[in-house]
Amino acid sequence: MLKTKPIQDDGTPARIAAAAIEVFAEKGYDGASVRDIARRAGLTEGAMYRHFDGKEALAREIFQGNIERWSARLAMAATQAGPGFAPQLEAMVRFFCVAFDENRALFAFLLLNQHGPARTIDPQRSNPFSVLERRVAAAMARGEIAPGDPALRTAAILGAVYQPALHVLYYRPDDRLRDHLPEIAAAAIRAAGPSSPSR
Amino acid sequence: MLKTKPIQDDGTPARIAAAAIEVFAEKGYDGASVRDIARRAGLTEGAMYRHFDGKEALAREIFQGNIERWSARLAMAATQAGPGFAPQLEAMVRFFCVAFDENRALFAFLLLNQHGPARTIDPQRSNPFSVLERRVAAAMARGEIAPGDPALRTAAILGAVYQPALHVLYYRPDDRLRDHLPEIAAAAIRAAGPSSPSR
Amino acid sequence: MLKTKPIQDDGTPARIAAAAIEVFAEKGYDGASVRDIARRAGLTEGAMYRHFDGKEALAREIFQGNIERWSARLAMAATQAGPGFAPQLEAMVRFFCVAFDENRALFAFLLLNQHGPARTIDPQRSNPFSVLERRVAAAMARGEIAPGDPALRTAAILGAVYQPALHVLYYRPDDRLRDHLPEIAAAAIRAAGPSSPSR
Amino acid sequence: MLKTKPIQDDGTPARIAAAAIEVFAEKGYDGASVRDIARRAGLTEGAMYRHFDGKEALAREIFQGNIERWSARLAMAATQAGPGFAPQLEAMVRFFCVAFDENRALFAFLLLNQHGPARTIDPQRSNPFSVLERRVAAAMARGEIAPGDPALRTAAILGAVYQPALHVLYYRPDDRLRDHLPEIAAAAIRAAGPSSPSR
DNA sequence: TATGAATGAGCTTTCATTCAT
DNA sequence: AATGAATGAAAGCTCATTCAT
Repeated sequence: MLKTKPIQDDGTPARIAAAAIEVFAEKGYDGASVRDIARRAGLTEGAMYRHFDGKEALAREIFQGNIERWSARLAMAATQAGPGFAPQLEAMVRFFCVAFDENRALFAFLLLNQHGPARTIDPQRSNPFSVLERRVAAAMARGEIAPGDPALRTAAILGAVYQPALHVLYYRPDDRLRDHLPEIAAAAIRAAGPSSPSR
Repeated sequence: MLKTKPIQDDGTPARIAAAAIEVFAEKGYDGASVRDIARRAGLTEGAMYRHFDGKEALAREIFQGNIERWSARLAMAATQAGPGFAPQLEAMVRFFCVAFDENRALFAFLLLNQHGPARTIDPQRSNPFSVLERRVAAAMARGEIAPGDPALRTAAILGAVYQPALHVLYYRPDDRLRDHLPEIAAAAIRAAGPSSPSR
Repeated sequence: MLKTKPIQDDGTPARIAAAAIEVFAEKGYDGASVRDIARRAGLTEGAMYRHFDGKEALAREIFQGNIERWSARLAMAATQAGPGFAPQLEAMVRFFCVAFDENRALFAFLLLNQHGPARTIDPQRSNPFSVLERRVAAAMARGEIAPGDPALRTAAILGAVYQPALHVLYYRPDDRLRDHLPEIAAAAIRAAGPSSPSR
Repeated sequence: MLKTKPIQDDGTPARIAAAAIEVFAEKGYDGASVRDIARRAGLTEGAMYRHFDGKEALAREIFQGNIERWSARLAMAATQAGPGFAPQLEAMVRFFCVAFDENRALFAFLLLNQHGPARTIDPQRSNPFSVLERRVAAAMARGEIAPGDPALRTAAILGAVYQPALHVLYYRPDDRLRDHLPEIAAAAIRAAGPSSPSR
């Protein structure tokens, strides 16, 4: 087994990133202050600037890196699920649930935040929407799902996942999202519009 | 001599509310400054405080009033659609599209904002989620839609509407949401899980 | 009996003055806002400016008029008490008690306030200090009281009255100051330093 | 190499405190702005908030600490003066004069201010009034001074000190209060009402 | 006279950022 | 690397005052 240089999870930068994700998730980009983040990371405001170029750069960096990582994992989950769209989508929903349970603050920061880095990031680069959209478009072309607007269909499917996640985040804070996978996956797959209704 | 007091909505408070909705929608609660709102409303910061008790109260007031109004309209749309769940849901989605096209800033402020008044408002009071949830639960009880967790199902359905709306808001700013009603309504109804697939 | 034009106590200016005295007494000149005063007077801020030229002028006017009125009454009380200093002082203390019980807010505003009009008013004009000082100096010259610095002696005497008044104002709000006249008058007279100790 | 940490009182907090005392004394609590204080302390408004929690907390802190220090010194002065009330009081008046000459702004802030922290401070805790009152009550009980209301007697005595101090503060700014000690002490002692008049 | 909206300056406080140590 | 003091701008809000009605 290959032993790659481990992505260290315990250095100061990682602590800052973890703290920032939590605070950004809780209060939003604008509601989070550098002081909040520094406190949660256990250092002073001034020390932050040794590690990052400022609040905006910090948020962008964290967003960028993680959205790419998640996009890659999402794509891999779909690929490993085989050729059919339904199992691919099911695998992707499973990934979202696992990712949520791993780090719900990161989930909220990456996927549920309206204002903040999500709005200034290059939408061309790989992100969960584009990962799913490609497969939706392909499935539509193959006639596996009902024809329509691929981007809107993608949005509907993601909404059927994100909104339940948001519900769990705020109203069932002790639940794992994974426990609701069947409900969520079923809704997402139905929203996709499979031509032969799940047999 | 009769001095008619015109029932017009362009008094200062209404202008402030309209400006606030726009700025809150664009920048989020924390990103919006009172100065921003005042400028857009065409008056000075100080003048704002004659009409509202402060930024938080302003946001809450606008949120509360409009969410109730929209909830009432949403409920009425469902009621007028008749007894079956599918037509009810279709009418509700139609309402969301109309409401979006009427005032997309308000739509964003009320339904797409994470941080801000939405999080401090009494969740017991009438809101779009509860309006839909009641009907979802009833339809489940009647066997009209697949059994499951009513709240999560409701969230999934709303997500299948909100997320496409968000997509249109940011990526197709010139589209009316109403033009995508068929796509969105179909996805929402499918997400609900009708027992006899809409033939 | 002569019927002079009565000093109306119920017009709007009088209501404003009464309100201003109360608020100035409670919060001090700087702590009192025009809005506070207007509210207590039962009108709006704008209306105030029909009757007075502004906050500072209002305070000065009220201060000036009342300090003169009180000084005159104080002087008259002393004069009517006869030639000896002790009975004069006793009468003056009695006046202070009566005046306090009549309107303790006015007492506080005129005599106990540090910052506000007291500091910008012409100290040459008649005021309780000068009224008393004149009699203290005369009594010293006549050998009725111990020799010393007339101004400081006057200050000491007034302090022996004002400080108990302050104590009653804050810590015994239900007492009349008049009920403590014997205690206060005795202390004031002793502070004056009568050559033949109160027989 | 020994780096002595000098016990000096000219660090930033002390400079802020000194500036605040001066400004509070001159303008009163409400008339003093944080900007005034910051300017006099030689820094910007924002920097103040690293050292204190806000205007009110700053005033309270300064008030609390100094009133306790002065109360302790006052009590010690009385104690060291021996058993009789008259010498005790004389020592206390001497303390007031010395304290005034040391820092007349502090004297004004602590003892002559009506509005500000003095009114929100716990009156149970040690303060000059209570320090003196205890000794007045004891002297009354021993028959050393005329019977009466201890609190009002205390107020009268303090008034016979504070009011002359106020006079010097405003009208004889170049005098030391100590130079008037004989006059003030004599008046205070007489105000106390010694049974055997100081012969 | 009185109202209530409006202004512009000022208030207390927090922010992101810098810098000497 | 980290601290903590400092800055300057901006935040939310209140102030005394003016003015059209």
